[in-house]
Amino acid sequence: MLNRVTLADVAKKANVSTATVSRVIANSSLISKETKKKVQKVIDNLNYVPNSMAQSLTRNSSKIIGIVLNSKDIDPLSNNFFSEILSGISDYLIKKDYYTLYIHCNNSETEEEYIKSLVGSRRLDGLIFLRAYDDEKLLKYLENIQFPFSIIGTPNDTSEYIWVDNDNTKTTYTITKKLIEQNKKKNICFVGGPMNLKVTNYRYKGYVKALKEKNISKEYIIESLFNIDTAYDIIREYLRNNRKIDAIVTTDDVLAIASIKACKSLNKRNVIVTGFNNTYLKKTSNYNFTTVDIKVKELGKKACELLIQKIENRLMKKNYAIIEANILWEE
Amino acid sequence: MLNRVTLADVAKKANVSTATVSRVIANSSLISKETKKKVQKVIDNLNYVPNSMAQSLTRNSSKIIGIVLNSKDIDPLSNNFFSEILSGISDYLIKKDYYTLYIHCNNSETEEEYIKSLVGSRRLDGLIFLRAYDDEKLLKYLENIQFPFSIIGTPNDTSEYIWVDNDNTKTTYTITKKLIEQNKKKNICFVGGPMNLKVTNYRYKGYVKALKEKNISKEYIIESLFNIDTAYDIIREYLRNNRKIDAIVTTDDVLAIASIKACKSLNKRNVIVTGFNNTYLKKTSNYNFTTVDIKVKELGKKACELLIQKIENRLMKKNYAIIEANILWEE
DNA sequence: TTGAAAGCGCTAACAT
DNA sequence: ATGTTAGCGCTTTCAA
Repeated sequence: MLNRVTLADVAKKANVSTATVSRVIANSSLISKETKKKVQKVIDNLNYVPNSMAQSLTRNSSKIIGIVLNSKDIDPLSNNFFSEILSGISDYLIKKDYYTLYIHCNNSETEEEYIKSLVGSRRLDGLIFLRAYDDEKLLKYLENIQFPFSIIGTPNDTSEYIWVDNDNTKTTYTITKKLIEQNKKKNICFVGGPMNLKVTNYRYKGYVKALKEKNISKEYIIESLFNIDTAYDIIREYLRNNRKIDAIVTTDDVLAIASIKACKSLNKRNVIVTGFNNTYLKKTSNYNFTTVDIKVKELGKKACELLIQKIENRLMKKNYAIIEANILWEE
Repeated sequence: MLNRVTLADVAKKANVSTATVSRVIANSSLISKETKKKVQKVIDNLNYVPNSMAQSLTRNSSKIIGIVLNSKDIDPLSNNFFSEILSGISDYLIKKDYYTLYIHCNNSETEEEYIKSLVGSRRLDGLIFLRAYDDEKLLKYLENIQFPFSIIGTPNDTSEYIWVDNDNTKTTYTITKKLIEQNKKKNICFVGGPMNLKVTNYRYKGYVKALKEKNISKEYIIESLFNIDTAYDIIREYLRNNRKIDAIVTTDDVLAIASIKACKSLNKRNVIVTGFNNTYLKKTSNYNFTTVDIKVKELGKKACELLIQKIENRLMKKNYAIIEANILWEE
């Protein structure tokens, strides 16, 4: 391979010491303008690029951030989220001169060990966990050895870790409230994804809060998988048995689309359906309905920002961030 | 941070030289069983993990492979491809003890320089380019400095570079031929994505080949964006003006779905439509049609395999691989 | 402002 | 089979 130019080569050619060259590439202030210029010229001429491995070794920092994905993040349903967040993260890291290491270990049994050894090997300066990461043991371990990481999602222990999320309860609350106040709906159905997902629960809470506030006691609740056919069947059946329902608040566009289709098939014309996540599915469908832009890129960016502040010891008291979601009202 | 154990610490505690410890972690053969066991015990006790930066420096290899994505790969349409290929690549690399660096530079003007400096910094052992990468200058540069890389897609210069792709022409040929032979179709329309995409052209060629072979002279060709609404409008209009069309071969499921919808709206019942790429969109739709599993994971895996062979100087004469696509026949 | 030199943690050639 | 030692390419302390 070409280009085996080292710092020593530059030093020799420029008639200075290696320390001086090092100072030039580090943009040190204790160096004269002329020397700097002279050395820079040689660097350019020789096409010198510092060996990052040597730098990492002496600086004890790799400038690499690992993004930990679990299989849920990779399934087709999350694709949109997945690629957007990765690109949000990467965009920010590039600007800050960091690199993005993609970490996905198929085998969840070995994942913990894999990450531990990765951290132990000093290959990484920090980690970002996607979604509320469920391996509490690993998080505790990292916290214990004081290895910097941030979480996208709300962790169980919100005070200890660095994390970034939307206020999902608030968003669903706002949507539900509007259905009641402005659209005069009274029989509102909540269609959520699996209840073992935290995010489903947060969104459910917002729905409940709005009902409570407006003294509506009747709750209609459907739990479904994020599969359009399954959702359609469940919702349709439910609607057949609960004819009074006049609005449907869902936790994802795929559920909203299933709901709309179910309503159509039952000839229920005046049911208002709302979605969530502003997905590609919605964009490619012909249906118009209220949905929520959860600002995926922002989530990724902020998670990086806090993490890097932590790494560089600039983190202030506040170790979390709430990203304001944007409700895209329809009608 | 805890765990600052070094190889020297292990050596001291085990009463051996650093070389011996190094041999143990490298699993060298010239070491006795007992010493190995003894040293391993100390390693486990002290929880020693080798410093990868020091290793990289001495071995002159980072064990990191960079995956270069361009914006096309990241847009929502390609999500499925994108996340699948990334996971296919990562799965394979993990097994081979390599790491996956995600490289996406939003700014295409600086991308070339970014990658050059990345390569110059010795941070990477190799690169994988997604889709036929169009920066020929960069590829030439890398080839010139003998930096290992592989391409997913068919490059202009198929003999020089390492690459992996499906035989798209063959697949469309097979599909079109079957429509003619078995389904007795004679007026077959080709609906392709943008013609500036190589893949569109390859697939088009297969369509043409089948027609030629069967002495069908009439070609019907539609070029469309991968947007379901746009495609629908274009296709519907075209079908209205070409009423004889009795089959539609497309280059993507989104075009197939648009075609099916267009046929429905025109009450054309007997038109057979085929898709491509076996996308999430198809899986979540209720339409049944022939599509093609292009074996995305296989593509990623093979690209890694060839690349690593190259890196480790084990590459034989054949520098490319054709991954057999799987046509998922419907009916 | 600059240079000399020690050292980061490891590998590998050479010696035993 | 094991140890000694000279690097790998850089940063940084200390001295000038």
